Amino acid sequence: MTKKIETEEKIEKCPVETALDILAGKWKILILWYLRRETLRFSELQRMLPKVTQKMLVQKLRELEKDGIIHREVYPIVPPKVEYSLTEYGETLKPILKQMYLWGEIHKKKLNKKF
Amino acid sequence: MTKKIETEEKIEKCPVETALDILAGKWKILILWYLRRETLRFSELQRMLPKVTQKMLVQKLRELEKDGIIHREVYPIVPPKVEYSLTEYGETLKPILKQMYLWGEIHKKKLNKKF
DNA sequence: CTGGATCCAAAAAGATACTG
DNA sequence: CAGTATCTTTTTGGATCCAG
Repeated sequence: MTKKIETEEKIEKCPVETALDILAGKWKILILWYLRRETLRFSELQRMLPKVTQKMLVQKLRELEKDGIIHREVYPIVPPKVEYSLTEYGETLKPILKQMYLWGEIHKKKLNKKF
Repeated sequence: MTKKIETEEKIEKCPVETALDILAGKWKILILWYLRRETLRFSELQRMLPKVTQKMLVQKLRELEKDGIIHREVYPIVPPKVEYSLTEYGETLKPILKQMYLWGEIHKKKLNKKF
């Protein structure tokens, strides 16, 4: 193996960076926001995020699934039905989402003045 | 009072998106984290963010300055000295930073298990 | 309906060298 | 010290076409 963990904790990451590892990427936070309290089908997410291309949406959902943040439930029916929801682990991100919402809510007007 | 919505409603952005407009980009949140309670020189930020290239650091600092989040103070001396600090507006982002820190702190170990 | 695969363009990020 | 300038690489976006 090419694993080099000799000086393991040498590069201790800032916790903020840890969170960013999960949340970085252009659409992830918004996806999680819409999933914060309801299970949604792929097509529903698409409608809620009209500016995200199908390819990107698929890609980001896969990444979130891989990180254990969301759950992907496939119903073996025709036509296909796939539902996405937050996992228990994903739920723990809600306070971050909430703070971003609160900030955006308060500062929306200030932003609008600039554009 | 008049509830103006109607035509503007469809352009109305989700507040989370508003926050993301400011914070998106790979390094902004981390930059703000390190500036959360101290004024830092450019070189100090560079040392704290060794993985960010100089170009990106300059670029993101400029964007944050343009958005009114941070203040850039230039001292006309030799050698040059430039200090960055949060503006009052930037201070309002602290709850978001804090939540990301808290989440990262708690889930760092879970993440480490995967890498 | 929920994608996967491919091709191409544009934007963001990274690496490196240089400067007042 | 605090950046620019230039070039290369990676990521993202968009447009199809295809399949179970």
